[in-house]
Amino acid sequence: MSRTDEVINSIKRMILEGAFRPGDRLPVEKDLAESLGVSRGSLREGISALSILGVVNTRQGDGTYVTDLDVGQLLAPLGFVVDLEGRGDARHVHAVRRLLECEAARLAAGRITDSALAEARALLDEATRIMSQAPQDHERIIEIDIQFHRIIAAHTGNPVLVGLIEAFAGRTVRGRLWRSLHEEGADRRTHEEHLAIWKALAAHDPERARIRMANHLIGVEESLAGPPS
Amino acid sequence: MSRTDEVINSIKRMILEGAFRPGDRLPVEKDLAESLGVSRGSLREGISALSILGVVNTRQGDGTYVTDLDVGQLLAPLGFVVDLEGRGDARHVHAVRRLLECEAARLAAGRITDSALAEARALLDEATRIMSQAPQDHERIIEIDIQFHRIIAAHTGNPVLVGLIEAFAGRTVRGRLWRSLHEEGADRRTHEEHLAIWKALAAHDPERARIRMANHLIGVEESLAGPPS
DNA sequence: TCGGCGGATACATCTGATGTCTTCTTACTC
DNA sequence: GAGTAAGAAGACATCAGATGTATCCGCCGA
Repeated sequence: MSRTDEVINSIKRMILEGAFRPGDRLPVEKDLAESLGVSRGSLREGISALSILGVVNTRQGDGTYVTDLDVGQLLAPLGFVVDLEGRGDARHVHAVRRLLECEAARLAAGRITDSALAEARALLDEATRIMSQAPQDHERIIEIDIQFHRIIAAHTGNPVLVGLIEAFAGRTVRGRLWRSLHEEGADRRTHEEHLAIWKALAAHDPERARIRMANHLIGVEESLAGPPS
Repeated sequence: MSRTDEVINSIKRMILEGAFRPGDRLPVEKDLAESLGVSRGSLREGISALSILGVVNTRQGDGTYVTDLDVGQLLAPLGFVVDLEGRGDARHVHAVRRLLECEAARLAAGRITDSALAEARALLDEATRIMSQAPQDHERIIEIDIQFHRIIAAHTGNPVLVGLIEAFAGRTVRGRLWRSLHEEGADRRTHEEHLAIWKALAAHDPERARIRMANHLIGVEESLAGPPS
């Protein structure tokens, strides 16, 4: 195992064992390198990797800190995997996304708050307005779509699920998806499906919310796969 | 954005755009550093991070190669997140694991091959033998458990799902889980649940397989949470 | 034809120096 | 006495060069 790997595993282990807690500041490079028995260069390679993974966060002139180890942040590197896998055939990625989001809808139906429902409703109403205008702000429509799904995920009560959904239905994926289905009526159909999901959530009906979400995502997948034969 | 981040994003982009393909060898450090306008040290920090993420693979004396970008390998860093999240309250992690594995069982029921069924059966038979012996080889029981679930995942036909399951139900999680539930009859009950799953798979009955798997994992979760109140 | 031996190449690691940013202290001004 | 700005100190960022070590490959002899 390389020195760099040793650095990474040592720091990971120390975090897992509680030697470093979220928000803690790591020893300065010189000291940490010395205590691990490696040069500053090797230490920096390890720190760099941990920084990419979202485990630590370095600030020039200040120091290196353990992040709050938020699941969403730690799952962010997944985005690259999703992008990579979704380059050609995105079916597998979308199958997983559908699984995750359907469960999210089911869970959210039982826990979503009135204020979150109102917030989601406001988004959908804004989409209604935009679609009645002549030059449609498509980017804003995409943004509303992301926000709507994000509100649902946020009310599942499961942060791990939230992180995964964010990675699997994040900006890159969604953007590419939407731009690829500029077909006639896609915006309007999607909007109506969102309304159906909202109604199920407002009724706090888990099974109905799950089915509405499944129907919505299957529609998206079919648009992606091409016109039905 | 730091030089290191630039290096990482540049290489990621080149891979996404197809400039580097799986198995390709990257230019030597000196040349690549020069073409990206950074020093060798900064380049190495970036390469190191990509190596941790499973995107590239460096071999001393030879060169740096793009990996085959296998989903399982790219999802491996997730293991740390799962470990971290599962330290205290593992409920959320297990809820996601249950979701993933239930879907895997459902999918596998329709696609699993006879040889895979035979392989799974052989594992279960071995477990039967072990449990009838006096000094039970508990480690082997754990190993069989992992293999059994892995066979199911492998026959979903969805590599992304396989990778996620591997991360969420991998060695570390399972090991800790099993060692924590040394309660009376846990081995035997788990074994019988495995048999029920196997029967549903052999019957190629998706819904039954899903339910059997759900039942199995709920049992595991309850053992973990402590005796039912 | 086969096998061992170097040489060339490439990554691994270390060391030291310099640049740049943040923070804290300190002194000055009002 | 309070507020502010300059400066000093500390810490990461980056670079450059040198040395160590593993791998590959061609050469040469048996």
